[in-house]
Amino acid sequence: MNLKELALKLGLSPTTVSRALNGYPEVNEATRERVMAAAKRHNYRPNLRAIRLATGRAMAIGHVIPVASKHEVVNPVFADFIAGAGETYSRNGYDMILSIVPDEDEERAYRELHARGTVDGIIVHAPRMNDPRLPLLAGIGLPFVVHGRATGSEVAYSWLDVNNRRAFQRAAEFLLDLGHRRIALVNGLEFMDFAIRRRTGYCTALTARGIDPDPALMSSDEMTELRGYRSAREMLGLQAPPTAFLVSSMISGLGVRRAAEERGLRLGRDLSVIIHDDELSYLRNGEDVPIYTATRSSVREAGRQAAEMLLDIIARPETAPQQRLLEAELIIGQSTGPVPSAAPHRN
Amino acid sequence: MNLKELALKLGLSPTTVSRALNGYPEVNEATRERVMAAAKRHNYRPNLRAIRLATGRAMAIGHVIPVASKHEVVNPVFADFIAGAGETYSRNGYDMILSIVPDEDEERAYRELHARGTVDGIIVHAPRMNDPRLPLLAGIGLPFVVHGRATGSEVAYSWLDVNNRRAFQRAAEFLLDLGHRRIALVNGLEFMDFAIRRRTGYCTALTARGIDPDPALMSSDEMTELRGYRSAREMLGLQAPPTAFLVSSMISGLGVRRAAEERGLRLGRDLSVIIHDDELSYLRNGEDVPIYTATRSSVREAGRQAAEMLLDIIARPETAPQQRLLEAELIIGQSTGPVPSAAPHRN
DNA sequence: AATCAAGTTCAAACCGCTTTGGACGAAACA
DNA sequence: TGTTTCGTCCAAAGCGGTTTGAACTTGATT
Repeated sequence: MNLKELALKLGLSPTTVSRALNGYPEVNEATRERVMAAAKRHNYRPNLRAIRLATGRAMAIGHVIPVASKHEVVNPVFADFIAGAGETYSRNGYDMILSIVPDEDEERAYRELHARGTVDGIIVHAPRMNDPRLPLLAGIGLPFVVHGRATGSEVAYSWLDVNNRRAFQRAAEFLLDLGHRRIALVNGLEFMDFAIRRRTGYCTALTARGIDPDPALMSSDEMTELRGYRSAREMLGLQAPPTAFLVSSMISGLGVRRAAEERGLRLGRDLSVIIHDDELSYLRNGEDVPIYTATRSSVREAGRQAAEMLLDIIARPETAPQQRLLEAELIIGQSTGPVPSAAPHRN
Repeated sequence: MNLKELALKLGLSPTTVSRALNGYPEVNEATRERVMAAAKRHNYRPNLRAIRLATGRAMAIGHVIPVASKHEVVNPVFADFIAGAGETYSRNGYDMILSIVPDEDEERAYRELHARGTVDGIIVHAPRMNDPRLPLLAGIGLPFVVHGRATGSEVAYSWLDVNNRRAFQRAAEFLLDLGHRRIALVNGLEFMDFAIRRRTGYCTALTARGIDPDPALMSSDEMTELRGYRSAREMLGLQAPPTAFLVSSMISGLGVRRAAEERGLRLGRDLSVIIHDDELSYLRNGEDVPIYTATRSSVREAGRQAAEMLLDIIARPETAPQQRLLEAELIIGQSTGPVPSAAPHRN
């Protein structure tokens, strides 16, 4: 059942039927209702392919997910971010198209997506410092919103980010207030923008209390359980081990806990750990009582909001770039406590 | 730069240019090369929207991800499965479109996708027993491949699955061989097909050794860290606690470990744990030495193969449904060991 | 009664490709 | 020499919608 057939059945022209269904004013209310009813009755669904060609709009948003050939980790926050964004798209009649492309083809992927008219806009994931994708996208004129920011970019662009610096600064201060002095940072890869900001926040807090950040207590690696474990094990083996950890993800945090428990250290008593909690749906940080003390910010909500921002930009292309900075909450769980005194009560 | 303009520049008709680029035989090799060269030089990219309308093919595959309103967990294996499938699509010029839809709208989503011509085929995720989606899809005539199987479905359909029953049977036998008699099962939600099969395998192995499966040692819940922890804690608190666990996912397994360590039990010595390892990229089960003994099967590889199967079905619609059963390996890690004797060397 | 404006409706062009059904010339065949 | 057969190429008709420009009523205005 297509438009022409429907029009024929109604004794109207395709023009009028199209207008009736799309809510144009120049059509009699009586006929509009007649058309609507017939459309419903015959279960008419306009062909999206035709609409796309006729209007020149793709009614689709692209998410390009680079998969590094070397360290081929699929960022686990994608799943939840995308779930959030997807809700927004569905509600607005947009499709979400996902491009999985090998790292080195990413630029070509963006160009293709635009040239072939597959998408109306793009969400840029996992921005790096001086990310080359931003000038590229600005250059080809494809609307985009960055999830995160890209330090060093000279062009203005739209982004939505968590205040990573502030979150980690507050978390470090919280640990300092508990008396910790040797605080380790188990960070993500530091060519990623968010990781840089977190380190900055961490360093700022330490420095403000007159503590020099110790390179031996800072690691930067993929945020997997295994890497978290390795980093923590190594640091706990130092002659002067840290009494607290600041960890960039829940998953790394699980690894840190494994390393701690391997040494017989109990979290919250012998060792304090604060993680960043993206509120991934399959990694809830406890239900009533949080397992970990954490800086918390829902990546799913970020997905929803980023998608809304992008759709708004597409609808009103002339407006200035938009920015939104989400604050992470600091939630207190069972994994932190005052620094253990140098085992006085054991003597 | 579109086809007409390119044709004009070449002094050819659009017909010939189109044919030259698409490899049709009725075009002189010399002119074909001329066309190819010009296309490259002018950086011509055929408009996908037009191709789609003209050919009636969407050049896109849909993945519908139901998001339950109640327990809104985004299955973490999606990310890796989709990464695998996406590679296949890219290589074949297909787009992947993701629909995030609330549980109750799933049927409508499928119908819409088909009626509006958004996709050429669908991958069905997370099949349940007697899954109503299979007859639905078969009915509307949209090609599909199921990731998993749906016990109880009377129609023939294409699927790709891991031999879950066999994997868990072997894992249980392995534990039995180590002398374990009280083996617990921490399973996924048992309206999911894979969970049913895993339980069957587990029960089969026990029964074959004359052991009656004990309902107190079987739990079925979402596969999150927290649920794994809860289940394990409860079971370890029984008057006759299990000496081994069979766990349906790595994430639940992390929870089980937490519960074990909370009781001071060391994995592989005091308590044996076998997990199922989907080889999620951010949850590597160790690098050289596996942390957990596990039944292992790459969900990413499953994604690749399922996508290939679907594209093949779309290309040759007349052929019979295809099936592929992947075997999981049983890999031996550090989390299993012989059943501890009833603490004889402590007396 | 002639003119005008508003309210409805429609025919036809268009989006950018694919594909059908020739057209045309050259080579092969009778 | 006339007829086939290839080998190449093209005009035009789709695909299924949207959108422009015009036409036709009807009632109000002069």
